Amino acid sequence: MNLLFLGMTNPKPHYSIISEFVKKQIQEGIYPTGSLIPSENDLCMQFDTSRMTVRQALNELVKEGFIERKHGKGSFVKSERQSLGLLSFKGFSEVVGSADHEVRTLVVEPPAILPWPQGVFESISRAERGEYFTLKRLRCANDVPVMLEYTYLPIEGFESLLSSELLDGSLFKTLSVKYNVDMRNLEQCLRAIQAETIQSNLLKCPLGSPILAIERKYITNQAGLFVYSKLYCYTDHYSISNVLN
Amino acid sequence: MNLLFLGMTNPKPHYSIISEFVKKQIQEGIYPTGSLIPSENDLCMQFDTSRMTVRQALNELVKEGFIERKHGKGSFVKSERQSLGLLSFKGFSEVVGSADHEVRTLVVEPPAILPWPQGVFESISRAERGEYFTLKRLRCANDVPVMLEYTYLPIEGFESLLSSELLDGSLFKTLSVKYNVDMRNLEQCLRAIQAETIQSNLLKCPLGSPILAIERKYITNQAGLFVYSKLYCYTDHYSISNVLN
DNA sequence: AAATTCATCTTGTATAGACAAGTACTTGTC
DNA sequence: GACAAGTACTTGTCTATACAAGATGAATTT
Repeated sequence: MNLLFLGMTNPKPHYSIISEFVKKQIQEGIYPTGSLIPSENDLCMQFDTSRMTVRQALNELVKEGFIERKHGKGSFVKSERQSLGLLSFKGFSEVVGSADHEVRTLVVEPPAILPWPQGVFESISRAERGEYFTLKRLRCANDVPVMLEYTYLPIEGFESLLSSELLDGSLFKTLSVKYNVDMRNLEQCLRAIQAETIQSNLLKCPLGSPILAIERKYITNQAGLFVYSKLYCYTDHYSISNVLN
Repeated sequence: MNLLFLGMTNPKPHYSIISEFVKKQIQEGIYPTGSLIPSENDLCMQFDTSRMTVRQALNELVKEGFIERKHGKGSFVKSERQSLGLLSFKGFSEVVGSADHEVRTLVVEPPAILPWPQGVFESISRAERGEYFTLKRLRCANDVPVMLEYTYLPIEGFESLLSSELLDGSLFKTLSVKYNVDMRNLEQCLRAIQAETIQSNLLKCPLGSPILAIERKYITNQAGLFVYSKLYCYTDHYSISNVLN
């Protein structure tokens, strides 16, 4: 039997250890975007295991969107890890293939710990309470405000988030790298509503104009831990696009 | 070497043959929802192949959402095959766990072959032309109109669709079972707009009220074949919910 | 110089076994 | 009857190997 896994306090299967090992290296930038990761045989030798086990590990990473495999060439780090339910903006005047607009994120209020916002998530969840790490941000395309985003994460276990900056300004990346919390899937509710004062002010749209309201509940890989988002989008200048698999 | 696959005109790998065989049986109702499909060893014997090959076949079906596996028990047909980007309705007055509302689909106009609707899919595609199998349907929850749905499928190769009914009234199910066309993923664009006359009439909402407009482009397993949908949703009484993975 | 062949790398498919672990039922004991 | 042990089934993990097939570059031939 092989000795590499013996010393670990880990009851996890080998393929899982290998896939997490490689995943961590990708997240740390040791294998940058587009680069080649070690071949199956390399990993077999490195972990003293069989090829089927390594293949199972790599197939996990394919499922999670970290790598893609090319027959005869190797396994490559995916160019852009598609985050779950990622929304992007699409301008109406754009020609297909034109240069991307610049997306900028403004922090409306500094991150804070606040009680659960009663009444905001009427469609998705009614049973939450306690204190939440709260982000209020405004996303702009070419300096035009498009999306107002409120994000809520239960503070329990994440108290240290307030004391340091988010990695690349992304809460989800920080959760994944620092806390091993990954988003598994999400439930969302869509509505078209009329902009109220607060949305109309921040999105710079007329009061009462139709805006898109999205409530999201992210289910994580940690049982009982959910992240909530409420999004308001003004879609007259940029529509909201995404891809489902 | 085994003889079961030899006579076939099929250059496909064994696991793919097995998974399609089982998939077909599920679609035909031979293994109904929730039932147990044959064990890995059964399938090994039936196809005279090794267990790893059968496992690969079954894992494909897991990925596609047809079955789920339970350690120590067996593989079961999934209760409800989650179709890609499926939208459901959520009433505001409902208590969690209450009985579902009844969803009914009305055909606004009988299926017809029409030219590509210029200007409808401004956000997603501008380059289509030719004739399309066109469906215009209205989805109601508890007899309240919620979603107006236009669906477009290039008629080439699907001429026979007009001459027979859709399976369970579903275009996608018909495409999957009769034509082996499956939806791989989809791109969609969301906007909040004001209801115009036609939408306000059909959705029974005031002219100018905010409605949700969704443009969808479904990418299929057949290269170059796309299905398009345009959806208008009146979300004052029922919001639109879905799940992303 | 151009084309072909060859060697060698990669991932993809497949075999034939082994043991672990979860589940369900039977059997035996108290 | 209640409980424990055994057993027979399931899927999960893993080994060691083999050949197929795509990609790539070097060596050979034309």
